[in-house]
Amino acid sequence: MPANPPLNPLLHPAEGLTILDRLWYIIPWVHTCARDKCMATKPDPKKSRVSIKDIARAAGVSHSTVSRALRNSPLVNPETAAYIRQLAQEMGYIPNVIAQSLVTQRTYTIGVIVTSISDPFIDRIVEGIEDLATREGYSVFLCSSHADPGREIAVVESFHRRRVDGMIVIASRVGSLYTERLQELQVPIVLINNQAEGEYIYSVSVDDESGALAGVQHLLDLGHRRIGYVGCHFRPPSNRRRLEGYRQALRRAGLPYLSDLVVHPRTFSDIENGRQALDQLVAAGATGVLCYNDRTAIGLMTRAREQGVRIPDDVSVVGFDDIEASWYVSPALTTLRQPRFEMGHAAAEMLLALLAGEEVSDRVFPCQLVVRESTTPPGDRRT
Amino acid sequence: MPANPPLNPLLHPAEGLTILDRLWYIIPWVHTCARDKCMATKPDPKKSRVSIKDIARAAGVSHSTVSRALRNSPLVNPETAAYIRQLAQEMGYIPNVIAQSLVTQRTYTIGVIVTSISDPFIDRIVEGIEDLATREGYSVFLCSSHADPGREIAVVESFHRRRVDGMIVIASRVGSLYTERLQELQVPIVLINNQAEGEYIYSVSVDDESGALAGVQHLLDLGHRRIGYVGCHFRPPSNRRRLEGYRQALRRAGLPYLSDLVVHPRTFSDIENGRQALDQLVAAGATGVLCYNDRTAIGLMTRAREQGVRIPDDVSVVGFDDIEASWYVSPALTTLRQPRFEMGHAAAEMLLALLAGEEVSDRVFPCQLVVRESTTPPGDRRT
DNA sequence: CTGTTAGCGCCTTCAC
DNA sequence: GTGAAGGCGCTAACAG
Repeated sequence: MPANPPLNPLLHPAEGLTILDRLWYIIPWVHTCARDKCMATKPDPKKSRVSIKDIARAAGVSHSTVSRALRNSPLVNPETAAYIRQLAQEMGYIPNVIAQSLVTQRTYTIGVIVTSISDPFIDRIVEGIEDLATREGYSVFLCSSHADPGREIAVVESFHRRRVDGMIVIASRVGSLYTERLQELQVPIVLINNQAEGEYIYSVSVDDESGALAGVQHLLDLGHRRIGYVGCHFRPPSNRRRLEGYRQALRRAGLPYLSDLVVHPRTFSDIENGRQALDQLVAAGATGVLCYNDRTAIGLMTRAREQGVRIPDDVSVVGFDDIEASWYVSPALTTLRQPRFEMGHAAAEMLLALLAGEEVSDRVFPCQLVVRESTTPPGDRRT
Repeated sequence: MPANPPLNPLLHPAEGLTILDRLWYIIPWVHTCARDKCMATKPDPKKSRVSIKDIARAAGVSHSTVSRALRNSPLVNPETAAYIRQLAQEMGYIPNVIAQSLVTQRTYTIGVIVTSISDPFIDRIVEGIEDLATREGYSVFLCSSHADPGREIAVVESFHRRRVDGMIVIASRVGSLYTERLQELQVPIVLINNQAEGEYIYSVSVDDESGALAGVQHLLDLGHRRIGYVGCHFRPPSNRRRLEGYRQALRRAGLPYLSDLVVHPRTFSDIENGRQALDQLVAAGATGVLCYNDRTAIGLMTRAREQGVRIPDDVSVVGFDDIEASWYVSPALTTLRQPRFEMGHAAAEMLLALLAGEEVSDRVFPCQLVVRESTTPPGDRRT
């Protein structure tokens, strides 16, 4: 990691006349003459992609001059530079990033590893990463691990072969084990919501504990006294922290921790877990429930509908994440919002800072209580 | 596009002992001695990444022999090959795909352009693409265009600079205009659910018309006679086809086409469009509605809830797409399922076939009616 | 079977 | 200001 990072050529392409280039789809014939010229200059039919050398030949200069001109080097005559740039433009030259990468040793790519792209929680994070990365001239490789640690490290190696400048792993199953290997990898890795045990240096996460605490506090404020928690057994660290927030809230309120009110279904589907939790919680007399995440809450709600348990009249429900669906299910879900897009942004920011040789420190985002329709004061139906 | 494509080195890495390698996170010290050896051989502290030459030096052979051995060429003595592979393994050699790409002129990457990653419709398609691509040793670049044609072509160029082997564009806004440029680009592009006017050669799409027809037919079968349609003005081609399916169904049933029953709200949010459509449709006396997509239907349902319009008692609703949320909203949504994962798969398959120099033809997928709770026979409340 | 020689397309000293 | 030369890491003829 160089202390003084080079300019990203993808951000500062400097070919000139790019506005025209962007309009090819409106006036596709603008380049016709230029293409003919190119063909005349270089009649090889197989390899018609124009390189820096072709331009050099056409311009009657050396390829190094072309190289310089194209990257706006001050060490070249402004006039020849302009001519070269125009020529490049006309000939339809498109720089070969592969070749650039080989010599500069930077690819301006980052690898992003997710458990699943179609997870409504993750997609916004990816969007945040992609947004910042693109803006900074980086491209992102996306690969899913399907929550399999073996896959995860296989992907890391695959990214490594591609010489990505850095990686971001969402909900990593390997997590802190990267630390040991990091120096060997020589590639910075930032973790978002790490789901493996242990601490990891570069990470972005959400404040699970105070989030859960705020959720339970909300139920307490409404007057609930028998509050349940539906956990997630396959995301141990965040589940532990959310459970801790739950306990903390009860403790503060002087309420006992009742194990009947805490359930950890064993399926690997959030929705199914929610569905399975309902009956036990109702039996235990819960009037309010904090769920590990929105999908769990939604699953619980679908089951409630089938069972004739009314939400929120019979039991109030609080989710976690604030996925899009949470506000258009019926009743709309009260939840703890994770600023996912911002978290993606932050992770990308941290990675780029790392690449620029800067010091970085972990970021923990607070979550925000969003009150909707799924929570009300407890009814007196139970008597 | 070579007629006889080379083997993908990412799929056939052939370093041997990969099982051990995959276990580094369990026993991270296994490579220690090898690393020491490497260090001893090449004490340069800055550039400690081992290359093919380092291995050659360590093994006492030429780098081309190493290259051959590493790619399982039969032109090398099995014993030395084994030795070299082991050495590579021990020294922690990781092939440089960038360098490989430069010489082979293939990057084994594909670029995927989406309108938005967090669109629940799109994410499954991306998943399908990624699944097949990964399996075939390709990596995927993901970039979003935010439905902006200018962005879309900018991304195409950016991918072009990176020398992706091919691209897939979901819901393209440029569409058939690629055709003209395609020969210049020299990179195959496959379109999924093209949303620009005009025909395009390589495309994967869903049969909008018969889908919509089936949806309306379902309502007709239930006994509905006043059936509305909520369209989408910013996806003209598919909207036109779905509308055509709607008309077709009415025509077959001998029902007139009533413009009061067809509404195209002008916002750019599916959900908001659904919300805005409700009042007019109710005023027009619709008892059943086909919506452009599930989010539109869900928006319409949220508005109905607010207005006291009961679904499905007062009006039956049919969506399109079958996004995850459609089955856990209340009432669960009757919809036309698009096989999104398979469509992503098909697009990737088509692209790889193109890269292998094979002939391909368009694919159109049928959609499947999924009946849930949002549709029932019309009540007689209206009298 | 193996080593030598050329590049792939580009950037970068180093001379002129 | 500009060109010549070397090299990034690897593959692919071509000779031995």
